Amino acid sequence: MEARVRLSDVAKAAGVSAATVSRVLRRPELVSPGVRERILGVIEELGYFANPAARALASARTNVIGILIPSLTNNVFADVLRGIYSVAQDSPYDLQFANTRYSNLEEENLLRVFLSQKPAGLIVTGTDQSPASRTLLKQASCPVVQIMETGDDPVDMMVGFSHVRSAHAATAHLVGQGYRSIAFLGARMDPRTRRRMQGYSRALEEAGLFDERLIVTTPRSSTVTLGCELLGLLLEKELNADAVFCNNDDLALGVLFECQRRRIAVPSQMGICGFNDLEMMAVANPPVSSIRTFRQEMGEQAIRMLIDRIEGRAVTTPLLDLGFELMVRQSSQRQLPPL
Amino acid sequence: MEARVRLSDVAKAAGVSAATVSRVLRRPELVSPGVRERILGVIEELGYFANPAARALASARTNVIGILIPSLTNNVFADVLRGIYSVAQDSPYDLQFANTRYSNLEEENLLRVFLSQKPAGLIVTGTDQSPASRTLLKQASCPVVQIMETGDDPVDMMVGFSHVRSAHAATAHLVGQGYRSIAFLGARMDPRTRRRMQGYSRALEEAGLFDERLIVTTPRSSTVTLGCELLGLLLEKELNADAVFCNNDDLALGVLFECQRRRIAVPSQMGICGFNDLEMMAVANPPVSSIRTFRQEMGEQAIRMLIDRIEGRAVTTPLLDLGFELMVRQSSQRQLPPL
DNA sequence: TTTGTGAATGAAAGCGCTTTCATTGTCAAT
DNA sequence: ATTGACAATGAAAGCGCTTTCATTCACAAA
Repeated sequence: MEARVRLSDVAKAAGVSAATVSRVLRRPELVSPGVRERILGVIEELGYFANPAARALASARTNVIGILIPSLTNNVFADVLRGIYSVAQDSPYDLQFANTRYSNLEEENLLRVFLSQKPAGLIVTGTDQSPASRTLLKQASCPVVQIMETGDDPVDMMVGFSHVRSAHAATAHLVGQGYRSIAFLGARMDPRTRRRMQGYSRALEEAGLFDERLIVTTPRSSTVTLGCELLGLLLEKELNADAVFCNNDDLALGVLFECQRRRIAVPSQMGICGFNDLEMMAVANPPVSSIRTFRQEMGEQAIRMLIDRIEGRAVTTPLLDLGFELMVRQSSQRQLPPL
Repeated sequence: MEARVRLSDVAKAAGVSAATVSRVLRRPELVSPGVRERILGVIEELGYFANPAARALASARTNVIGILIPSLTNNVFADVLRGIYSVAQDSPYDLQFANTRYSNLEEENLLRVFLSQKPAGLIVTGTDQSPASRTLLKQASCPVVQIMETGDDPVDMMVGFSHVRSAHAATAHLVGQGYRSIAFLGARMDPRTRRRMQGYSRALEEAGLFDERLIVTTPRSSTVTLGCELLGLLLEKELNADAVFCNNDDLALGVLFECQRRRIAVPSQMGICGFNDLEMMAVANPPVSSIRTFRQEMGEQAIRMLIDRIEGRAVTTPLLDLGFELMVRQSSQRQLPPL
């Protein structure tokens, strides 16, 4: 192991002081062009890499952007992460993820850990932080973006969409198709799932069709298999459900599979609408209706806003609603039954 | 903003020197129980958090474990990450991910960045690093685990399974079921996909059934929709394919959907076998055969081995083959056609 | 009592950078 | 020529820890 090249080695080799080398790296405009080029040459030649710890310690800040998401395995967050990544890749910032596992307490702890590092910025999920977390975020000396939801009380910046409105739209669509006994299937009842349930409930109340027995939920996290099971539970209740709005597409696909197995015709005997519009929904048989959400774009926008703020640029829209799109497909287009 | 609590603040409040506080944190056995308890109390009371930058700078090492994976959005890696997480959560180590995007060049760059931080350990994907990366890893002053594959020439430690053997088993199974024109569908031809293709080819050659025209691949990354398309491409070739082995389950599900649409009976007219055994495969109609791989366990083992090594414990099996399991389901169990 | 030993603690020197402040040199304005 | 302003650079003081080395003290052995 050869010793690491330090800033002072570069300085010595270039015949300048350490301060000047540091300036070349941090504020190159402060160094005369000739010296700057020479130093850059030496850096290249020696293969110098700044020690991030020393840098962070001396400057009392890092180039770390912390990201708190509830789950790594959920497709939704994977897409968001991809968006974040694609933008951050070309920036000088390092991303650091942490997984709150849908726990406000873990979130709070992780937040403290992150903040203790003086991150350049922070991305957190949702609006349902614990009061302590919220205070921490408010007092944070770095910009913060909340993602996945909209709301009128951002900690700092926010980008997402309305779960209530999108679920309302999906449910209203089912009502419009003539379904009368529309169930809600929900897994892992996180705040966003709850809001979707709210949108569902509101739409049915407006149509005079609400019946709480039609709501089937579980704290387990959602899978296709779970969709099959939840449909089974629903059918056991013998409420003559003729449609289901699923909290997400995994469940919706499971419902579709289970309907096939039980010879329940989709969409005539059972309408199905999912949530998130995973790519597979469009190629299932029949294709499954869903609410399209802009997950990757959400990630991209979040990190862009953050970087703009970090670098002192004005953020024109600190509260960004990306909306949603109802993708109507065969699974929810009922051929109206004969009277 | 209240000033951060420093080690020296704790020391002052506890009436001891900074060195002693540091010892309580790093090597508590060196401090007498009474003093230790008192200091821990003060730490708790003041809400002291060590500054990781200062710590790293002073000790010339970090508690960061770097993880290099090719993709964040792939289910497979998501499962591996979950495994890694579940173990690391209760350890003092911080995880830091980076995404190589299936590029050896990016991997090399990221490796340099990681190594410049003197990580406590490193997890990298696969065995196909560039020669330069391999050299970097060999010279690394920290333990390294390669995941996702087995091989006889590990950089340091390795945990995974044989893609060749598992694909061979899947293909041999299809042969055994009486299929005679077995296609291979592959997307994003990364090294592991290639090895699966090798296993497929070998099995068919052994059976005297190999025909390279039956191989349909694309550099695009795999989706269910792509499975539909690839099946379309295969059928256009009019080779009377009667089975497909898919590089992964996304493709396999797409093939199933496309068969349904084209009224191709599965498994009688078309056998299907996927790879990875995502949970949804078991509940599709018909259930789809697949190769089960132990992704989460792979992550768990990888980080365990790493931590054991970091902490100086002997690793009994530095080259761990987790194997695989052929999950035979209806999609590949042909009712043999009449003669 | 004296001595040696080891456990417990403190003093102080960095770790490799950044940044403030001081210094020097250059050039336009007077 | 003199002054002032500003650009370019260097000296040096930390940033908040860890760790080496020295010191103190208690206690067992002689």
